[in-house]
Amino acid sequence: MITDCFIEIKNFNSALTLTGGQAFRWGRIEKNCYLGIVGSRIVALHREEGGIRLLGAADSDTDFWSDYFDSRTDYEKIVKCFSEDEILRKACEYAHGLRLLRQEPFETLISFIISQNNNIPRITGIIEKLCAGFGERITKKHFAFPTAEDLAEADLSAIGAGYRAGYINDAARKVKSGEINLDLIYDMQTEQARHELMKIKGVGEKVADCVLLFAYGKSTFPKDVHIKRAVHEFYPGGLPACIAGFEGIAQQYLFEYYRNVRRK
DNA sequence: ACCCAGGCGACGA
DNA sequence: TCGTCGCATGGG
Repeated sequence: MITDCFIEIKNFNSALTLTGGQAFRWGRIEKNCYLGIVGSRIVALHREEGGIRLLGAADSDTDFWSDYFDSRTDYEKIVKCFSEDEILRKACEYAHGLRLLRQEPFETLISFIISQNNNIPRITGIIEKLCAGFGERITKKHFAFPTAEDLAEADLSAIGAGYRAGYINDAARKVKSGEINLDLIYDMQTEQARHELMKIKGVGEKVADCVLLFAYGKSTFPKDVHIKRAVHEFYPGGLPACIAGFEGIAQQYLFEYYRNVRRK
């Protein structure tokens, strides 16, 4: 039964959470309304008092969305811990309401393979073409993210992914064959999980860390070009101890803060 | 024309 | 194990 569901979340920042570069399949329809495709689900997200409403969600999917938005994590508490560091306090103030999502591992893996040496608008465009070309059609205009089976032998020359096309094929083949079992990574220690993902061609430490953070909820600190600059400028002596256990969330706040405020 | 983008693999020392 | 370099593509 398609109706809608409400997820209770305090201070949800839609723009930063949905279009800030951790997910690539959300787009703004109008003020306070975003259209998102997650796997083969498609919903319109409306910001409401005390939470978010997902129009078009199956009423049996409340648990799925609650998990996707990681609704049980108390960001107020984490932000309060971060605030003992002056830079992080400013970053949290700027990016108030930014949250980490729990995305599907294969989709996250492919998305961040595409992200390497690339920029967010282009990543989004390439993923759009990937889905339109190889994903299952779910409405007249919208497509699910392709499966490993869809991509293993796909000719990706038309999606504009450049040299990353072969990496996508390699990842899809390894997942399809079972050489890499993405389900097993949930229960691995971070170090072993990273090593496992790095068996895929085109997956280095940064891409692996993004997958571990954005799909598996493991607290990595992905070191992309922006965050390297931010750390070099803000924390030449090392990261503050208050981020312990929540490195990934700190990374995301610093990423947004540095990219949008500090560096302009 | 250049530089850059949520990097990585190949290669040489 | 550590630098360095080329890599496809498109926007500024």
